[in-house]
Amino acid sequence: MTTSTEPEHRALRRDASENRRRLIEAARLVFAEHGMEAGVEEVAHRAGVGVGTLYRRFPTKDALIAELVRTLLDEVLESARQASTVPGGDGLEHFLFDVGAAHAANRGCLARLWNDETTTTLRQEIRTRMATLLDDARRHGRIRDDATIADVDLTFWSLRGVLEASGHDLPDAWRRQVAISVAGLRPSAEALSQPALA
Amino acid sequence: MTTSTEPEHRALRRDASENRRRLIEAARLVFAEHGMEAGVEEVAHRAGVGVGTLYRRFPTKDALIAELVRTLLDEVLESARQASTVPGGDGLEHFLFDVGAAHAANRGCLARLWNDETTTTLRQEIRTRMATLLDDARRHGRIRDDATIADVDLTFWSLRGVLEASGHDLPDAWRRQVAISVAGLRPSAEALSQPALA
DNA sequence: TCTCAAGCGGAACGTTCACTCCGCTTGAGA
DNA sequence: TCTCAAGCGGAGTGAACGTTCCGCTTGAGA
Repeated sequence: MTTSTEPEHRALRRDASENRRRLIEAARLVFAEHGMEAGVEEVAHRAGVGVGTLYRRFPTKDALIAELVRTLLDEVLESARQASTVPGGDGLEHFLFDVGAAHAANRGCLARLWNDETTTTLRQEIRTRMATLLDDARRHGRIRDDATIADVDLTFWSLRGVLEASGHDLPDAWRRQVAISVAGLRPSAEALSQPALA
Repeated sequence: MTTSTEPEHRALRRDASENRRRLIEAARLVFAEHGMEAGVEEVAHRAGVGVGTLYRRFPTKDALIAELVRTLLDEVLESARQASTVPGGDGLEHFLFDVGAAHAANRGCLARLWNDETTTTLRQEIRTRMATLLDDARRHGRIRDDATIADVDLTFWSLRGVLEASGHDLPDAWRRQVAISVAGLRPSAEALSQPALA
């Protein structure tokens, strides 16, 4: 499921690969807490290593963030796969809540999620599966006819805003947001005053 | 409506106050285009002045951003006032679309909107009026009974995410987002799987 | 056990960027 | 018109931060 960024010329020494794992986890926590403007020194310190070690594994701070993005997108893709086994056209709803949970645990790198150049094919695969989930929901009458994949994008983007603004005070705010979006996209909801996006 | 940051010990010279106006407008445009990480030099250049002039009017870059925030909050408050004259319990919906438009024109400073320390009383007044709009909508059966002011916050926050992610390609994405949120909060929408926030 | 490629820490470096300083300019009151 | 407080531009300053470098350490294969 996880594709490593590291070329596989040679396996890492045991301590080195453990440090790599720690660095990624530390980056996830530090960026979630202080945003991506947190310094690399804090990430290294939280991982219990020096900055030199960080830079031995990741050529730039950007590459470290890209690894976080890749990990999150992997999770999203896996959620999409699992959602496609949900019966009754409810896969999309399950998917959106799963994505919300994944976003909440990785709120530090959300700003990079949808314009990262190194994960285009991964994102493409996610979109394909999203389209399938959307079709399934529509066929079962669980979502309005004019809903498009752009509305799923909107839900993702709105999640980012809610997660970055609500902070640690309201850890469940994103759930309510997803629930409102889902309710607004049901066929039973009133007609939308704004047309679907291209 | 607009409260100046400048102490009124002495009126500004005509050219100086014109430059001040230009600086604010330039900051709005530059930050909307490149985000708040854009340099002060670019703001000054766009305004047609040097950085020294910028710093004569605003003690720090932060103070300049705070001025943008204040301006936007002033707009929001004015929208809330106008919305309270809308009949039939539809003031809240009007308000949300107005706020969306104001956010769209000021997307550069949205990250600061809700944790700026210098505008607490202004925000408090907005919240009071939001509560009134919410009550009115509820009395007219235009919004679900369990909706709270926290749901209005969610709509604001989601707007930020949509505006920062959709960029200039999809200038109307925020309208669709507001429409979905409104539809999800109608009494006719299905019951929400997630309870209202505290 | 021995060897050494690989790994490590953290001081030092270079760049970026917010902010200051100062000599020149100018609007406006007398 | 004259004066000068106020305003102006932009080179210069200092701090923060991403990145590099190098001498020391260590896991693992022989």
